[in-house]
Amino acid sequence: MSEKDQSIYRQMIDTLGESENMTQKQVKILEAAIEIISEKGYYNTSTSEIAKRAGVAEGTIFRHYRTKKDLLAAIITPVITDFSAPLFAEKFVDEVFRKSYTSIEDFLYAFIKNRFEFAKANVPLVKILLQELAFHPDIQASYKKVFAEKVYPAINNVLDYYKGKGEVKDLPNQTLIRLMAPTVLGFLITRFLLQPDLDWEDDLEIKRTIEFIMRGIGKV
Amino acid sequence: MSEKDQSIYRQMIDTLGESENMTQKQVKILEAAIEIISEKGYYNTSTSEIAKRAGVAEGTIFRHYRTKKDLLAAIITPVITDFSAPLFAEKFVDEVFRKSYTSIEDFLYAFIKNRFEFAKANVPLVKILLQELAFHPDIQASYKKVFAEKVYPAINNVLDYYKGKGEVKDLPNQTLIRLMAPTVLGFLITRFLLQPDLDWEDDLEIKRTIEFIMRGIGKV
Amino acid sequence: MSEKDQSIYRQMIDTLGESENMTQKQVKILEAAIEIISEKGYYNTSTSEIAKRAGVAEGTIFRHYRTKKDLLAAIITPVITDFSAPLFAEKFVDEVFRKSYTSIEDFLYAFIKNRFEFAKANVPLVKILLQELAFHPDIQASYKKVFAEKVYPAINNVLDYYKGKGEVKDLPNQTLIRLMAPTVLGFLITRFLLQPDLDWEDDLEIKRTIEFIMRGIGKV
Amino acid sequence: MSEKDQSIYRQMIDTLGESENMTQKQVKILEAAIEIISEKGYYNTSTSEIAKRAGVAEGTIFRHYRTKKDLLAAIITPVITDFSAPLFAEKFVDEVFRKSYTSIEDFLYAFIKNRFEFAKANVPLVKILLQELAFHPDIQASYKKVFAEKVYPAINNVLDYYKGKGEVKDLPNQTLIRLMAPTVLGFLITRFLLQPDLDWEDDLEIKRTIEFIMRGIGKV
DNA sequence: AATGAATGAGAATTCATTCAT
DNA sequence: CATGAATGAATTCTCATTCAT
Repeated sequence: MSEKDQSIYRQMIDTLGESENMTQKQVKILEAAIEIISEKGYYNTSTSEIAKRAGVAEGTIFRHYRTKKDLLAAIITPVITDFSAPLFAEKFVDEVFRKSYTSIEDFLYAFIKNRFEFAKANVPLVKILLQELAFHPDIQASYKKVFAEKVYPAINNVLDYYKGKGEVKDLPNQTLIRLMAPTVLGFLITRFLLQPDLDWEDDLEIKRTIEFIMRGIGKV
Repeated sequence: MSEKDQSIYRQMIDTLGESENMTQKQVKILEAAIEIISEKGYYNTSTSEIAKRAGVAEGTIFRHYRTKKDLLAAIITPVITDFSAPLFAEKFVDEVFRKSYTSIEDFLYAFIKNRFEFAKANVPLVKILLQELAFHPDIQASYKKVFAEKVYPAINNVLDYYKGKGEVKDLPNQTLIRLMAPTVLGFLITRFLLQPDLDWEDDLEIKRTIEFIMRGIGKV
Repeated sequence: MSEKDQSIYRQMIDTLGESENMTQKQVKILEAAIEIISEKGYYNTSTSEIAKRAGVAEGTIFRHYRTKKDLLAAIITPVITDFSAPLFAEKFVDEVFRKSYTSIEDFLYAFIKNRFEFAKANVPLVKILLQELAFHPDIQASYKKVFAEKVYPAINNVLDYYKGKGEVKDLPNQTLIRLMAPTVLGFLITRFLLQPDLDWEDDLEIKRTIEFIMRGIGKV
Repeated sequence: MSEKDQSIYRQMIDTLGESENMTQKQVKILEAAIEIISEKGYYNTSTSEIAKRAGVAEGTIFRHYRTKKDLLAAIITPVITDFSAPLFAEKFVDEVFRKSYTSIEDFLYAFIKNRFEFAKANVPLVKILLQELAFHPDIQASYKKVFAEKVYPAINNVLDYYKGKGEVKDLPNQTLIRLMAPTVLGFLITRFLLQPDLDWEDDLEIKRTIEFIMRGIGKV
């Protein structure tokens, strides 16, 4: 199984492919778009270039995506809704309350490990998400919605739970999040986008990241 | 003195104005460009719009900046070279060795405070820097150069110095930096770009940020 | 019997349906095309929209009509040939000479009444005819042919007949036609296209129209 | 003075040229657009063809008219507002009440003569107006506005005035207008658009048209 | 130095038509 | 017969850049 096949962008295409009866050409278009846009950014990528790389007529793109922006949305939205939020909200949070994670450290480890694998398998998609979010208010809005309705409440619950257990310092959740999130994100961005070619000892760095966070927010 | 006048973008304009004999029109162009590009991004900003906002003919822009990209470079480069690096490299690092900062905590406080004021006074410039860096390889290159030649060595020196004093855990500098930098950056980005309208108690948050870092990297 | 069923466009479809073995789909296509084109005009109507409204695949349209313009011709030609000219040439003119109409006023009444009912039952078709004739030279040509070969000679005969009876002023037929035709057409267009929602007393207005014409062209 | 120079489309260009500082190229664009659109219709005319005929780069069109439809509006609107309505409302109506026209027949003659000259000098513009009005709701709206606010009230006044003098039959103005207007329009359309190449005795036909109308609406 | 009209290379988009299934 | 995905030529429109004044 190649790395490509593990990727959630593979899954994404497969999923959509099943559920919405995607054509082969449509899949090619998505693949090509993701590749080029992640390399050069949305505004430096022309639909004609995408068509060429996908081996498709330019008109075919617009049969499947009404506008170029729709194509971008089709790429980014699943990253936000289908993978980002659910994983957080459902899988992990439920587990917390089923006592699967005996400590917040356990939880953090599972979470970061999971996000790490996700990022690893989806570098281009993550890159697109990070780069384009700033310029497309409509996509921003859908992100904010998902964050406000799903992610944020879930994190809140988890933090409150572990605060109740005396494992987390009594800082506002707001503050806790703004301390933890950049640490995790910063690690992933450095690891996969800024310095992907460095010789990373991934497990060690994950451990260090967790230790850094735990010292910062843990009690005692 | 208005906030605008404190801003480094004011300083930048003044500086350039003196040194390179900027005309009023040229200043207007820079101001307009910074405003609009920081709002909508480089690719969503047309030179005609900049000209209109600057109260200048479109041709005038190209009299001063050969291309639109040159104009962007003229905006970003000073942020990188004149302000970002020097402040770090010279002011702070020198001070460290003049024993001005008795502990790394002192140093961190001075540094974060300084960066905080810089960001506060230059929101649009910081925004442009963060947003556009990804899409312009030439600007990226100049950033990398500055970072590799000035910033990184300086930080290394500082970290080694405080390691020598036993104040910092014995982690690779690489790791230390990738833990600290996102924490500081994350704070500034949250504070000024993502949630600028929240009711921030800035001093408290700075203190918390330092404490978070210190616990994470400090020896016991 | 609904108004739709009385319409000549119903008849047209029925006729064609019988004679040329139209499939249900073909009928649906014609109906949809007439509806949309009469609303928005030929150039603002896409074949995909027609297909959608007709509940048919886009390709199906082209199985029945080689080109989009053929479809238009299929709509307009019958209006010209099967209904417009024949009604005039045969029904009325024959009647004239069978002394069915004792005066030109009688004739005019029968004619206008008939055209009125035709227009009433075929608003969309009349609209398409009037709107598109200007832009399609081929359709224009077929109209001119029918007019020159059938309509014009017939009208000439009728006018000459009543001139002979001393009921019509001795003006050139050319002039008589260019005075009468716009009056009738103007009435129908106002009645059905420009101000269809006014409260019309149709019989009264028809009477007035005839009186207007009769005073204008009648002797004494 | 060539016919072109007498035309109101010449005047139009001159007027706009003075008042709005039109470039030579802009004039060329208008001229070319009027020519081609009146020949082939708006939807059969591409901006590239207009540009070519005008001897101008395609982009230049869009410097002066934001969209192709704006260009059409720039052609049609003056025909409606600057020439159509004012001539009616001001010149003629005022004259009526200054007793300049001793009878409605005089008035009609002056009016038709004037419209005749206007049509003669502006065949392409009139053609465009008549052909395109049906397909552009926005332009329709501006026409309706002008008609409802200026033309219709003016006609009403005139008709009431001559009714008061016992010169016009006591029919509703609505009806009078829908009888007279098509007669005049029908004449002009036949004369200039449908059969311009016939050997017209214009003065005679105008006289006949007036007589036709006068018998139809006149008392006794 | 400044202007702003003009350019023209490209970009996104539309849509009638074809064709393999 | 019917489908509908695919095509690609044509079209409108954008915009950085040039240049005569």
